Amino acid sequence: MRVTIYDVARDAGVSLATVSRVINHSPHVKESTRRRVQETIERLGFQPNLVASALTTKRTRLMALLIPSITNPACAQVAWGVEETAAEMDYNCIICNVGADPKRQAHYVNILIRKGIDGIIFSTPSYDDGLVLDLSRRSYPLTLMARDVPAAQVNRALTDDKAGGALAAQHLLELGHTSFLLVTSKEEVLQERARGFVETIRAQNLDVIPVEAKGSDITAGLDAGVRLLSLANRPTAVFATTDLLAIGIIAAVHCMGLDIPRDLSVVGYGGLIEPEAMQLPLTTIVQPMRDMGKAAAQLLFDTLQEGREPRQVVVEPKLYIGGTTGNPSR
Amino acid sequence: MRVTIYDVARDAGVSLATVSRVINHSPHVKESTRRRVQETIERLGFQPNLVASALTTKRTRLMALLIPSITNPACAQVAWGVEETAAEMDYNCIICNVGADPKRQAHYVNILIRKGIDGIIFSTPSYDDGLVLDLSRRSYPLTLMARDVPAAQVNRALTDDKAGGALAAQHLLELGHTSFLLVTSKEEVLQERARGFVETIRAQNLDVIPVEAKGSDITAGLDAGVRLLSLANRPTAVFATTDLLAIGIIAAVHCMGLDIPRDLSVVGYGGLIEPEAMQLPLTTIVQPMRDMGKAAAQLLFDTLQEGREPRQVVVEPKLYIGGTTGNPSR
DNA sequence: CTGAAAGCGCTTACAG
DNA sequence: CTGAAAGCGCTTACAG
Repeated sequence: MRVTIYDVARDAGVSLATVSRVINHSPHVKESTRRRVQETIERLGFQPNLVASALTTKRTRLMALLIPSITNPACAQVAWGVEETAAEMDYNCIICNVGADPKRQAHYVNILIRKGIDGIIFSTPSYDDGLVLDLSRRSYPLTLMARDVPAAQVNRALTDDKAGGALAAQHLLELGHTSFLLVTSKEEVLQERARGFVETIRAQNLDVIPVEAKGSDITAGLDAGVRLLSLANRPTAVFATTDLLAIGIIAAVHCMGLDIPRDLSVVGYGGLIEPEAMQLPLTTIVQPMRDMGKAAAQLLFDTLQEGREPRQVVVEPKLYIGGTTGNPSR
Repeated sequence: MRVTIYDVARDAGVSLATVSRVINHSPHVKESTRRRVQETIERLGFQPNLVASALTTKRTRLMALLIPSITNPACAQVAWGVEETAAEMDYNCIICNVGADPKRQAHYVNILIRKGIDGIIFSTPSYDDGLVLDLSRRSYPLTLMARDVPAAQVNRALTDDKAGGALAAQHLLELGHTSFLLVTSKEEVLQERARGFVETIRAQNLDVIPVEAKGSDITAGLDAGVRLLSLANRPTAVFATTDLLAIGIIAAVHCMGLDIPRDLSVVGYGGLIEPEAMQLPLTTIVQPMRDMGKAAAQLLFDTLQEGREPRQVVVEPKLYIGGTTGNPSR
């Protein structure tokens, strides 16, 4: 049988309340009493049962992270940051692979609440707005990532995709490029990256040729690369709104015997592909997903701890200069 | 205020015990009573508080997975399998990135136990045997992966590394190879893979030239590849005990203008590198890490559910034939 | 500074 | 088949 607070109280000759105060570092305990109780706790090897304390305090010190799949490297980075920050606060992190199905999300959320999980971080691109709004109305602590639900009173950890696009533009401008291609698909976040890029280029009175990709993976990139090569007035620089698009473009361009970065500079977006995994490390806009996770967990913790108003944190992207960009050769 | 079992009992005109029986699908409830209670539960939107029930049943329906880091793709696969199986059983999965520090492991374990986590899966190469033995003695439900503690009474989900090495040998033998190189470092699992390979080759009265790598990453592979090229009697086939070693060897061989698989067949081990990520997909022995995770969770669940004796499951590796192996050209 | 008592929301023998 | 009561192991006003 495990030793309980009751055993400690009896052994130390004090009441349950006093032992509880010592455990919880209440300042209202005489120093000599504290020492005596502390000594008994150690001697008996008492470990407070947090399930019992959760029943009264309504705090399990557990948070959950909803992601499409932990095998997605971006999700893994987020999970790393969340778990890391949670652990610092004596929290533990429950991972839920919810896929893309809103029903699965709702099912998970329901069980998490019944298990007394203190708060949830949503990092799924396709959650059910109604679910989030409902939780927000019942003032259940939440942090949203990856997508927003404007009407909800929740914490938010957001990326600045527009700033990322602008970073890509600045880098290429600084290298001296004057003709640009933009490859992106229609997804909203990607459009935001594109907007930041285009605005920055236009501010210099330069122009951007847009190419719409039919997706955001390597295949779509290959296709875009082929189209790029057929352009009459081939630009010297291209910004792809995802790394996979960029990789596809590079592969297509290589096939046609062009050299990167001599004939074409390429900037991607993401930063989750290890530079060592590529022959030529990709210049890209790095999304600090781990930092996002950390911020998300911190926001949730603050809400839990101080019950403070939901806040919003914007995590800035960074430029990583690999080997796929250089000065234009013409 | 949330609705409790008490509200349901009063509204339905029955006792707490009866409501509890209905929730827990006890067969000893009159059908008409069950229906009435069920109707009340739905009308009031009652959701049982599992923290309260955990306090009496000693079951939180939470399990934990200890891994070095979730950003390691092998760990992510394991976590995927564990979480997937856990979810099927109405369990949730707590992820703990314990790194390589046994102290961190002990700290996590301590807090997990206090939080009432039902069982733990150890998937870390460097855990503290003493900790595992201690938990095992206190008959705390455990599943071990990645490494064994022979004396412990625990579940085990193991890989058959020797069989994997044998698979590699069989594949190369079937292709007609007669001269072999083995590249491995000294780590115990890798030695096991090597043993399976060598024994299978020797059973055919053929011989293997061993090359010791100073590590198991790409750099070590590059180095081994260079040494391979300097051999007087160059073999036609190489088995590397990790995929990264194999990739390094391939890169080195490519540099020297040799063609793979014409001049050299290469088999790796792991299977976590996406075939699409490589110019030439690597032939490799696939460790089904997700299946390992599933098995580990299932074993833990069985212990939890039926209190049955610890068991052991061996997950078999599989051969994946990519483009780096072929018939020998001489 | 300390203790007695009630309470958190369930489950579980036990009795009927 | 059903209910009254005790109990799981803590915390928290309240009183002193």
